Amino acid sequence: MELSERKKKLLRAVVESYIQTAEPVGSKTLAALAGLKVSSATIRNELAELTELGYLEQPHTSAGRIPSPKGYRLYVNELMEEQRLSLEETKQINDALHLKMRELDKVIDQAGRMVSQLTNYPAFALTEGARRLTIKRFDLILVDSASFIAVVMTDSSVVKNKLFRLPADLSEPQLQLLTTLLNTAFVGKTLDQLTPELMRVAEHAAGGSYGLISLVVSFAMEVLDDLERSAVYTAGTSHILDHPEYQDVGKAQKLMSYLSEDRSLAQALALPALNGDDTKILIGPENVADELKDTSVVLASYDIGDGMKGVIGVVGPTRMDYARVAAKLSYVADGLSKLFGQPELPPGTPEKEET
Amino acid sequence: MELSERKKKLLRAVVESYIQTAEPVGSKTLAALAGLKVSSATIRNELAELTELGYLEQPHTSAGRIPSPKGYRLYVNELMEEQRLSLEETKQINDALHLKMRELDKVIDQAGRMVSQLTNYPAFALTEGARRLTIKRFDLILVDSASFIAVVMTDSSVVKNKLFRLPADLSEPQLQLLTTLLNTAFVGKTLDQLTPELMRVAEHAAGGSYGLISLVVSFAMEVLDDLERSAVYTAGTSHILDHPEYQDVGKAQKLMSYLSEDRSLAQALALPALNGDDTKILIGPENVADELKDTSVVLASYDIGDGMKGVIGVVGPTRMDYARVAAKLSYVADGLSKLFGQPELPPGTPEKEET
DNA sequence: AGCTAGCACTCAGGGATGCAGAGTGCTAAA
DNA sequence: TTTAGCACTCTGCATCCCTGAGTGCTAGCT
Repeated sequence: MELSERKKKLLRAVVESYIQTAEPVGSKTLAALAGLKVSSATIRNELAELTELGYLEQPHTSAGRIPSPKGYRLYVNELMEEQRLSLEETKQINDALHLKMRELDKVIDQAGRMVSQLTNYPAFALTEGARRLTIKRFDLILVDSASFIAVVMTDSSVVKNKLFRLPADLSEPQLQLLTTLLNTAFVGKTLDQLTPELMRVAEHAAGGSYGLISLVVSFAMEVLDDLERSAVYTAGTSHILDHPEYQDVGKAQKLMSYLSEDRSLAQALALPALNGDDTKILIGPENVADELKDTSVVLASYDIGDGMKGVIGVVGPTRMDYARVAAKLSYVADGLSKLFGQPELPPGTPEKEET
Repeated sequence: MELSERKKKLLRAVVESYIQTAEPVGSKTLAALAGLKVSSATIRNELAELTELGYLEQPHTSAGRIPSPKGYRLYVNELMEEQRLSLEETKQINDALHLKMRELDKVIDQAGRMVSQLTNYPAFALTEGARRLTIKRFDLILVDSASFIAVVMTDSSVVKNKLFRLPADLSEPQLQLLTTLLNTAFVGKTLDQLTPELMRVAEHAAGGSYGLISLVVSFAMEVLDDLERSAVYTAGTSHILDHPEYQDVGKAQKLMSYLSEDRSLAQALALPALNGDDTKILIGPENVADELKDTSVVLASYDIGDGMKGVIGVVGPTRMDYARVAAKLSYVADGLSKLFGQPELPPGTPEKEET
């Protein structure tokens, strides 16, 4: 059954007022607020019906109404106006994306922080567990006679390095030899192709090199392992204290500690995000995880390349400013997709227009 | 004036009980607790004197006593027994130090997180603003015809990289040329020696290379700038909610947001840590920053090499388990110093004994 | 038929009151 | 110098009451 126009208008007014004030909304307030030219009595009748239908709730008999999850859902689906970001806001996001995003593997983390700062809610960012990666290249750089840095690059263009210090001396030619050896024997192999045998053979070919091959290859294996694992980054968890629904420290602490447990968060949120294409909103009990049953989550997915996706999102009370958050989040997600997919333009070149 | 043995014993019992329970301690409890064979009445007299002398405080007339900052100070200076870490604990710390510490510039951050997890208090780690750094080496690695990765290494052996995508094609020989050019023209220069003129000259020598030189050098400059700045990392701020003194959300929030403002934290804490050699404890009002006036801070400094130092520390209520925290913190700081100073041993080599 | 005014009713929140329990300070005796 | 005893103080908690906000319903109005 469709709701009457007036009911919709009313529901919208309730949601928006409650989002702002966190106080139950009464009929009198609504009479003034929603542009309806009817008395509070009429509104009371309508409210009673909306309550009956499950769109609104009453904390207690003599309080105003607050939206139920079902009410929020209707609001989000039909009533909410998409918010446009101001020029200033888009500029802020663009700048942050381009300035701060340097090392490829830090982008996700940074993006999470940014979103949290932007929305004043806790935020998280996660990547799908990646496909099988391989090492694309090794470089060994001599630092001084007793130490060198190994730089490995994966076929996904992530570069990682580690400093090794040795109990013995090492020369440039030796290092050259090792580098060639590494690059011929281990490039293009996935994690489980890097077997101990292979390492032993290479080690042998290298002659007396203090087990350096194994050292460097183990490092490479760690890197691959790390990157293939799906990673979760959370940021700004302390923002939940900003909201009156978490005045109760116990509640706040529960949510906070849940948010810092990366595993469960990833599990709970990766699934819903994968099928939905654009922004997705999960309201209260729509969340699978018990700990999130009275919070809402806004998700947006972005493309990492290789046909893979990541998810970036925000957690907050059900009384969340969905319009604002969704707008910012999807803008950031878009930005990320572009960042991963588009060439970086040399400075001075004019920015491309939106396609 | 020296306190009598009995008074000291009593003070110590008060501090330790209060640290555990967070409740004011009464004379009766103390009679049972402290091994003194006197009645509660006697203890009351002693407590009254200790209060008069400023070592104890009374929240209200009919409550037990809690230690004043002065009381904690005496406790920390004279009464506290140094706590020894269990074998298990040292092992845990060693493992974490060796496993997790990979990229040099992440060590500090990781150490902070570790300490927070270890102590269940918020922790932070910071480095002195570094001396003037220079670039030691550039590497450009071709990814595909339209993109490459620039790897720069500083003379402090930190390696950073960035992916560049180009609007035009690029060949291996071109990249070689650029690399050589970069390495001859910009290596060994400090940040302010990397002038626009220098870049223009090099750019010219490179011929039509789309301003790539400037791109890479700007990146290098960013890296230098970042590293020379003193950095602050905080971790585990949510732990403050664990403690009853922060049941009041307002208080908790204030402290949390202060802790996430990196600048002020660094300023407030760098100074006291620099002169003290080993562990340093700041109790309540001993802190300079107003926001920390009713918290305590435990600091330990570590050597980064180059004669430079860093500080790692923990923040908590004045009712903090100083003995435990100080022990762990100084163990971690020691570990860090070693990590920065000692050669990494190949696996299989037996660990060196302590010197 | 829908709207509105009016009124009785409900309930949370806040201040006042009273009580129990913990702990003190003091006095007088050992 | 220590101890037992007692009067006193103060918090925390429960109870009570009152106010104000907001409702639901009825009866009259358009």
